[in-house]
Amino acid sequence: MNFDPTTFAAEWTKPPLLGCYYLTGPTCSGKTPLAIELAKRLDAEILSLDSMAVYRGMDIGTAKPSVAQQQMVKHHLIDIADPTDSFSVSCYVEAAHACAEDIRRRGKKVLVAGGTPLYLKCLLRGLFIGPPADWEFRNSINEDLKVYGPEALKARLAQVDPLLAHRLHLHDSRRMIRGLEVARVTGRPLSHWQEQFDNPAPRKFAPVAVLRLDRAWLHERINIRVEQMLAQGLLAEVEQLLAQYGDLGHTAAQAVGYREMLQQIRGELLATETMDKIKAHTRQFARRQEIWFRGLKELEPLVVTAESQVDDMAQHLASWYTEQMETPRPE
RNA sequence: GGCCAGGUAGCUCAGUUGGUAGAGCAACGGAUUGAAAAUCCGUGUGUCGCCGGAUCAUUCCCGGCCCUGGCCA
Repeated sequence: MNFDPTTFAAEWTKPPLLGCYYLTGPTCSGKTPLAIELAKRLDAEILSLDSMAVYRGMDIGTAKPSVAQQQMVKHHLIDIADPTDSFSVSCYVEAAHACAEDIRRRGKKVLVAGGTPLYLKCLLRGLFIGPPADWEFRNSINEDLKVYGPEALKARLAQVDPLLAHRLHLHDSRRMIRGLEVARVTGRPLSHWQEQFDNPAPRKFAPVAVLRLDRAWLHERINIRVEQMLAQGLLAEVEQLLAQYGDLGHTAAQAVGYREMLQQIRGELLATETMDKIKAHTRQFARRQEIWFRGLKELEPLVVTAESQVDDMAQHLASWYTEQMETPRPE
């Protein structure tokens, strides 16, 4: 490919998505109903921030907003891909920017709501839109890894991107391979491209609230929701997807709930074990989400308890967002 | 009631021929920029059922008790 370093940064870098309201929180924290109430008050449409709700047909396991909910407020970036497609952060970020522009053109506000932390960070801080995944290259490096071991992979990365090689753990082969991929195509180390995404945007351009729940209570909510998903027919949904698409793509197939159901169908998991596995993996996902949220200093926590009412929270947040956007802060 | 087997981490269990204990899973902490609901790294959180005895020393040996499962009445 032709690579021109002078235009590269401009073309392959997406700036932060500013001028939107943001709402996030761990899975099962009650984002969906709150976002709907908020959107009504803010005259906004909802831009879904969810790596799995993008897939058509994956409804129950992703706790996608219902048809009725989507009729109350217009939702975007839901059902935009087939489960056989391989979606990615950059697909998402590109789509989100285009979508936000479209919503604004129609005179509406944008409420970005959902719980995929990597996507959130890339909207808030900008994204290096690097070269697309080259699976042939990745597979060949993986073959080398099996033969020569992780030290050789790390040494190879260190030659083109010493900084990244130093940062990554010896066994973090995925990121090492991506580092090689980027350096190969762009001629510059991935660590070079990533430097510019560490700074939070000023809050008045992108106020973001994060729901915070007591962990034990969150676990109870997760257990209840997973039981409901199974009762609502998650297994039948997965069987339907298999009948329709043959198999799921590697991205969709790793969604919690779907992965375990696929294992059960293949006979790798006993039906009696499936529910507990889904619960555990959902808890672990929630923990990793909260670790991301702790690290993103621009997030404003909103504590949610069993007594919290959606209307009150929506009222409170709506005025908070407006206040943040209207009051310039000297920082 | 009698005879067996067992009671060790949140769960399933291993173990110490006596020197106060470990695996898997779970949990918790962290990393994270084209797979991210993924992937990678780190951490043992414990009256070894209870009471007594022998011993320099016991979770381990001895006695009693409690609990669980099985078999026999």
